[in-house]
Amino acid sequence: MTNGTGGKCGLHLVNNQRDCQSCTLPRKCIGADLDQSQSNNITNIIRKRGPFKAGETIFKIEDPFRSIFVIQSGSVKIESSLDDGTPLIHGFYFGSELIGIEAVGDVKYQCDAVVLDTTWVCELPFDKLETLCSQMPLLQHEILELLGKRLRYTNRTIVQGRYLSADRRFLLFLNDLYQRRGCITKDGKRSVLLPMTKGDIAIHLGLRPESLSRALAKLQDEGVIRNHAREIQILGDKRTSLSCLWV
Amino acid sequence: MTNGTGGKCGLHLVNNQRDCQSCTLPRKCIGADLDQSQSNNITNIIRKRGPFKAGETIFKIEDPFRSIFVIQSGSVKIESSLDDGTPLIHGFYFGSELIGIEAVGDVKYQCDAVVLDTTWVCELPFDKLETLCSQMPLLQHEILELLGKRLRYTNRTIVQGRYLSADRRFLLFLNDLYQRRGCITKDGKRSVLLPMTKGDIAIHLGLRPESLSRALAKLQDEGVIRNHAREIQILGDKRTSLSCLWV
DNA sequence: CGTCGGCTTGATACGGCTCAATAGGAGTGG
DNA sequence: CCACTCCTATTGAGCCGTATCAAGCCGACG
Repeated sequence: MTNGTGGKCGLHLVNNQRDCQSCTLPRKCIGADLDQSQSNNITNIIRKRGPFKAGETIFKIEDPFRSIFVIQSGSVKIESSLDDGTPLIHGFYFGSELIGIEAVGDVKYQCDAVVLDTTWVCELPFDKLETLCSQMPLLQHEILELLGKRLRYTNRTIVQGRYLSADRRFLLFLNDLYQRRGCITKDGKRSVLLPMTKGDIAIHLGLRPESLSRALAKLQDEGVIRNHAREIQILGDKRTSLSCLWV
Repeated sequence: MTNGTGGKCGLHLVNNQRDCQSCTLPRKCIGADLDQSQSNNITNIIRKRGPFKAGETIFKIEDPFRSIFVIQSGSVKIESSLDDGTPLIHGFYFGSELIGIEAVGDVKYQCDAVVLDTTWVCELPFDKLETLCSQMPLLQHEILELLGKRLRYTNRTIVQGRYLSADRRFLLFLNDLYQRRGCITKDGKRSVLLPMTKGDIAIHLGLRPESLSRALAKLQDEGVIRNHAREIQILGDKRTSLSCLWV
């Protein structure tokens, strides 16, 4: 709740071509199923905020929970820490994705939302959203669906990762990332640009940076990926490298 | 959806004395804040099912998602498996707790709900519950709260556990279990009766049964717990053994 | 009685952690 | 422009904890 200029914005900004079926997180924005007048009701309660710059927070631990946010552009990491100070990174979120819903039903946020790139968000005051939900069953259904999906997403990624070795754990992460923000380079290589540091990835995967670095080196040796500074290319055919993880 | 005889039941069956504040899972049943007529609306859509016996399933992977369930008595483990067959146990749930909400917003369940004890549940058809939510903002709020809480609970337990050694990971689990179904023995010892096997606990904690067994032996040697067959006693004072984990 | 599943114990191997050193890049200031 | 610092990333050597493989114990149950 630090930054932000006033203003209104539509919620359907990020309208990419990828199909939503295969995505592990909702790409579709809130309210896509609603008609025009209902959609206007939502537009009336939201407020665009930004730009947040790298390192700034959209919300912080102990801030009172009042809103959820749809990221319009940029990228955000959700982090907290254990009692002993061990940092935890719960996830990374990008354009069209939702942050803050982990706090639904609580009085305060339990995580920091730290911006990685210059980021714009739309703020949705949750009490007003709840009121709208009462009036619009479709919207209510959508919010319940979003919460359920997030529940499954965190469950799957975290639980599953626990049983994998460092390199396969990274591949699982990379696959998810590729589906959410992967692109094809001019020469036809599947590629992911990393907005976060490798150290952040390591923390998120429950590894030491050294271990992740070694895993990356190993995967590159095996010809599965190409490990540039902030870009990972996915080599090898799907069958051998990633499809085993495409649940 | 295997078993079950018809019938109606109230939702407020399990009414224990413990305060709900400190609990990591909702002990309060659905509808506690509602007045009598509203409460009746819920009573009209629920159906008591049981008894399920050990090994039976309340719902199975790929079953169409239609209902969530409040456990009235007994205990249930929620499990699935990875592609390679590695078993996963997402959690254990007991009287007054809710299962099936991980599937909200999906067309089918992704887990099996396997009964450990003889178990009775109340089935809540979710479409009807959603309709009621549209009419009763308090109920809608409660459901959203439950989903949010479950999201935080799974996040906390799993993420946190990842950074702990086998013995501390077990202590975290034991602490949670004690808060949810612990009791004090006649001679004043804090105690937890385990409805699940140690093997199940190991899987849930992401350990091998051998490793868990060694961790238990170690904790008993240190005087932190007493490890009986199906009963764990918590020795030592809170400060040294568990309070460090009481987040 | 014998069998089987749950649980425990032992010996060994391996993967990731720890500590330590080095290299590269971005940003800063002279 | 270079010198300097800070941060990120990598690599090496050794250690520790958990997995693995194997065997034995115990209680439940036919």
